Amino acid sequence: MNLKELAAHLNLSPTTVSRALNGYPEVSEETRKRVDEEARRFGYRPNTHARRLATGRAHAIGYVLPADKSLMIDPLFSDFVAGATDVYAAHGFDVMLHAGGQEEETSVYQRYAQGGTVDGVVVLGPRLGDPRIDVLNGLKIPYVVHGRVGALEGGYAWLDIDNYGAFHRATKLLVDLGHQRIGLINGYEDFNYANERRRGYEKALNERGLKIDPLVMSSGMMTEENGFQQTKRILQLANRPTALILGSMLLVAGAMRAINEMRLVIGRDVSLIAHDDGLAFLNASSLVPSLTTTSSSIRLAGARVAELILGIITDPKAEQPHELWPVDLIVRGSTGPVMP
Amino acid sequence: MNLKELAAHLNLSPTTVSRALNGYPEVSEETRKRVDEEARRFGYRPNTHARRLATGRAHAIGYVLPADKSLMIDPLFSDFVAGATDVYAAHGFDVMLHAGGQEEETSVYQRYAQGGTVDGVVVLGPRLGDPRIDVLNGLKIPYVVHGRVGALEGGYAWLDIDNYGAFHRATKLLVDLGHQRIGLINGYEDFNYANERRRGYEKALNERGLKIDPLVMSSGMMTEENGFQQTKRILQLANRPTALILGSMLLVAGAMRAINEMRLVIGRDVSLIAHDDGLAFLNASSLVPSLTTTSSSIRLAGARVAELILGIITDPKAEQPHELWPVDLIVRGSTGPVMP
DNA sequence: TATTTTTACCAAAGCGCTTTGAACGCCTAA
DNA sequence: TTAGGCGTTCAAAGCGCTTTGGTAAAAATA
Repeated sequence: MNLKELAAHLNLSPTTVSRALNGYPEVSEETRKRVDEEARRFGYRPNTHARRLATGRAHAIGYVLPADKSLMIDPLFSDFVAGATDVYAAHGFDVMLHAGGQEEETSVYQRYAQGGTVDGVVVLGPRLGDPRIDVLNGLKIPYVVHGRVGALEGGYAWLDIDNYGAFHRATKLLVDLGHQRIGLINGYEDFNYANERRRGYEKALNERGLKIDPLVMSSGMMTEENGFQQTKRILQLANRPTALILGSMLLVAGAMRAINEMRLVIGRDVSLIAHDDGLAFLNASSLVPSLTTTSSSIRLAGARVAELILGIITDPKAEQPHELWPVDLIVRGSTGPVMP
Repeated sequence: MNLKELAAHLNLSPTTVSRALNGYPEVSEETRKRVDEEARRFGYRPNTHARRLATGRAHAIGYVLPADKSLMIDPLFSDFVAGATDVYAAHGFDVMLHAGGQEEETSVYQRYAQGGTVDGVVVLGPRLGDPRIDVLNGLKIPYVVHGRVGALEGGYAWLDIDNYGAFHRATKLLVDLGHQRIGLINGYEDFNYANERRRGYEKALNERGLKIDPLVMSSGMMTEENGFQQTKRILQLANRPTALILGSMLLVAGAMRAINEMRLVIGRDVSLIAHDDGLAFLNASSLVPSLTTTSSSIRLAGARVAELILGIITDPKAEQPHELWPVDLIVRGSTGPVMP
């Protein structure tokens, strides 16, 4: 059933029915009620594409996951977009997804933008000096970056968590507990978030007069295996670090495995702090010992990013949003004073 | 730039330009070349919605993740859809995503179908007697189920892996190694895949004349924590099982933690087999000892499901696809003969 | 050379909606 | 009594494409 048929059935013009359904004022209450009822009764739903063509709005937001084959598809992503779904549904927006694949990432944006497929896009996993910013600016399509692109903080809308501050505080906590040699197992540092984290970590070491030693640092994949390998490597160094900071819960399982294998005790022989995105399948507080974390819900971030992009679309002239979320440092059992 | 403008620029009618661009035969080679070139030069992209309205095809497939709040958003999903992306891109299809959220799952399908938003949907995580089948049949929209809905194997298109056979073989392997008491840590058994797995496991036990003991079985969340809890519970039973089968790699990290904590040795004191969906962040072969698994790439399944739904859309009268993929049993270091 | 077929193009209709501009009836103010 | 205003409704245009049903010109056939 389409608008015309519904209108015919109601002895009304398509104009009036359309207006009634879309809440315009120039329809009598009585008519509106009648229209609403019959529309519901027939299960009428306006054709998405007709509406989109007529209004010029796609009522859709595009999400493009990095195509980089060297990286796994991010298991955080589903949580990120899950947070956004309700926001979009409430506004009648759809989510368009393109995950990995052969196609050039930037050309996906072009398809989306120039074909009018989406009204805006969300940029995930920004790198330092990410070329997508320029591409999107050229396309003149609204977008929000989850994270930031290196030092550049203006000129584009973003929501980020305070990765720098989080790892700065985490490192300071360890130093205050007496740790002098602290390892860092980080994500790929051409991702801005990982870069920020390293800088926060280094800053804290500098402030406390501790040396930065590349030997106890690593930058790589957020996998169990890499967590295991790097933990083992670092803890086997001659001058063994007494604490480790990890960029993700995904690394933790591997790290714990390595530590167990070396017959060390977490919280005593080696303190552990990891960043926790709030994923359900890997819970920091239920580990033994429970894990000290820098915590920030990626789900909530997803929801907020959705609100931001909708805001930009609704009012393009409004001030560009820049949100830097503080990150909780939750101290649990995996951190302790250094043993004499 | 739109079709009309491009046509005007070329001194051609929109008709001809449209045909040239879409590869229809009634255009001279020379004209086609000219059109292609200019279209590229101006970066012309046909308006998605206009095309969709005119053709009546949405050129989009809908993916709806279960809204069930008790379940975490599936970290497997991104891999599943990542596999599909290339297939869709090659056919000019988009992916529409709705993940979790407040909205009734079935009502999302209604929106998608009745509004013509998508041409077909993929059903994820089917339960026993899943109501979505009826809803989708009522909506008369093409769909493919990833998995099956209980015993029902006809009347809908599906692609499934042989969960029953996989766990049957895995259990037999353990029995053949001498294990008499084998634990099962399963996913929620109202999901069909988990149900099948339990049945395969029980079948093998029955065949070998071993007792099925609910005490050494569990059905629940696929999380590290649950893996830890259940492993601990089961291995602390008076008559301790000598082997464990796990429904997911996500459970493995927890299981290994529990086993380590109990000072048992994997492959000697307790054999371990887990199902591996091929997720990059949790690699079975790199664990120590390497893990014996039932393996099936969820990414490949995602790609194939994409092909199937496109096939159905292209030719609705073709025979309904039913694909049951065999599952590899990869024997590695975590399984060994039972110790005397 | 006359006729049919083929080739290459075009005008116009239509997809299902929104929106502009106009009309109609009724009420109020002058 | 008439002009203006307001509340409701409608006809028609338009969004940007595809597709149907043509028509000329060129090529093939008789």
